[in-house]
Amino acid sequence: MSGSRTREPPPGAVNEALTERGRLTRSRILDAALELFRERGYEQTTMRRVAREAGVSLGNAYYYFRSKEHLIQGYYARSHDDHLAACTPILERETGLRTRLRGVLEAKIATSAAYHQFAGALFKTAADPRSPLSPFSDESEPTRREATRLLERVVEGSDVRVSGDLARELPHLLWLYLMGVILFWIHDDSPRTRRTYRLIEHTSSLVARLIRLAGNPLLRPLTDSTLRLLRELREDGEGPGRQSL
Amino acid sequence: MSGSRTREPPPGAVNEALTERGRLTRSRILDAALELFRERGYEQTTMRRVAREAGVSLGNAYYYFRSKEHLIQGYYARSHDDHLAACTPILERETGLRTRLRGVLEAKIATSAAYHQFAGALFKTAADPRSPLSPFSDESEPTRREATRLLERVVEGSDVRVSGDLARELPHLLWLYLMGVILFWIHDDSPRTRRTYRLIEHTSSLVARLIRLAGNPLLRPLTDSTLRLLRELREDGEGPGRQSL
DNA sequence: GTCTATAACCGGATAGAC
DNA sequence: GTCTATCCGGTTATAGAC
Repeated sequence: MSGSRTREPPPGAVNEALTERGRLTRSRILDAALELFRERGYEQTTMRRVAREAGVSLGNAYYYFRSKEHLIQGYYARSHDDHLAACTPILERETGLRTRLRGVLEAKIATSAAYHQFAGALFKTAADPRSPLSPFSDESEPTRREATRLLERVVEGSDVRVSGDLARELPHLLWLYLMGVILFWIHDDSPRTRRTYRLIEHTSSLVARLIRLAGNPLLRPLTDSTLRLLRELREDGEGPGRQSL
Repeated sequence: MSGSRTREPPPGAVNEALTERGRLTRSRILDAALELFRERGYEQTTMRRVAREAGVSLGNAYYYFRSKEHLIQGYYARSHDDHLAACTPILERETGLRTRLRGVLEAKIATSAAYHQFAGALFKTAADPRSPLSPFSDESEPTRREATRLLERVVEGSDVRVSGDLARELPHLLWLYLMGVILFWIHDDSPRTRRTYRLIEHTSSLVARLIRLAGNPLLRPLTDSTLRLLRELREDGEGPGRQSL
C-alpha cells in the first residue's frame, strides 16, 4: 500500500549480487526452512524458528527472504530440478505418447511426495493472483516456461505427429492439465495418494486419445474453435503481465 | 495445538441458536466486514476495524465469527443467493443449452463484480484443502450441492436430451467448469474482466457442443472411460470427507 | 445461559544501530 | 550483512454484565 521502496530491494531469489558468505548464509536459511516445512508444515514453522535453526537472527533471515512466502520459491526450484531428473530416463526410453505423459506426471507426484502436507499450505499462498508465487505470475515465468518446455518434449519425442497450430498450443494445455493434477493431488488424502495415481493412469490415456482424435473431421470444428479461443485469450491481454495464461 | 475445547463452540455460520438481538449484532458485523472488504480488500481489513465499524468490541466479533476467514462464509452464502436470483429469468426464458449455460456463468461473474479484488484474497484461503472454506470441503457441501443443483437445472430445462450415466455426472462436471471459470476470473485483470466474458462466450459454446457429441459412436469409448473414471474416483475415497471431488 | 468488554499472547514484518 | 528492539494485527483468555 504505502509503497516507498527507497533502498535496494532485498536479494530475493536472485543469488548473483551476493558475496560468498552471503550465498552461504542464504542457503543455510533455506535448508533450515525446507526441513522445518517438511517436519511440521508451513503454518507451524515460525520465522523465528527458521532463523534459530539456521543460526542467524530474525532480522537477518528477512534480509535474505522478503517474506515467509518467499522461502517457497526455493522449494519450487528444487522441486522442478528433481522432476526433470526423474523424467529423463522415461523420456529417453519411451515413445508412446500415453506412456510418456503418464511417466512425467507420475514423476512429478513421486518426487513431491515428501512435501504433500506442506504443498497444501503452499498452494494456499500460490493461489493468490497477486502473490509472486502464483504459478501464473510473472515471477514464476521462468519455472513455468521450463515446465512447458518439458511437456513439449513429451509430445515431440513421441510417435504421434501433431499439426502446426495444435502443436504450438499443446504444451500450454498440457501444463494446465499438470496444474489440474497437482490441484487434485493436494486435495487427495487417500493412502499414498493412490487416487491421484489412478487419476493419472486414466486421464493420461484419455488425453492421449483426445490428441490423436483432434484432427478427425468430426472434431475438427471443435478443435479449431478451441485453438482460436486460446490464441485470442493469450493475445488480448493489455499492459504487461498475465499474458501467458 | 493445545486443543481443549471446554466450552460450547461459537455459533459460527448457524444462526438458529441466536436471540433476536444476537442475530442483529451478527448481521451488523458481517455487513461491516463485507463493506470493508469491498472498499479496501481482505488483507487491509483488520478485525479491530470491522468491530469498530459494527459498533461492537473486538472480542464480540470473535464471539460471532470464529476467525477472520469465517467472515467469508457469509460472503459465499450471499453471493450464491444473488447468483440464484440473477439466474431465474434466464432459466425460465431460454431453452438452448449454450445460451442457458452462458447466461448462468455470466450471471455469476456479473453478481461478483464488486468483489473482484477481494475474491483474490478470498481464494487464497479457499485453496487450502484443510480450510473449511475450500469449495471441496465438507463444510462447503451445502453451498456446493446448491450450485450443482443449479447446473442440473441448466441441463434439464434445455432442449438437449442427455442419457443416464452422463446425466448423473454432468452437473458435477459443470460445477468443476464453473470453478475453472472463477479461477480464471480471479486472475483476470483486463478492464471489466472482459477476457473472462470472452472465455465464457467461447467455452459455453464448446461445452454445449461437446455434450451433444458425447453420445456419438466415435467418441463413445472416450465418454465411457471418462464416466467410469469419475465414478471410480468418487467411490474409492476411504474414510469420511473429501468423497465428492 | 447469553452476551460484551478488556487485556494479553504470539508471530510476521520493519527500523535502525552497529 | 547482521543484530536488537518494536510494531502491528490475528487470536485467545478471562472477567463480568445482562
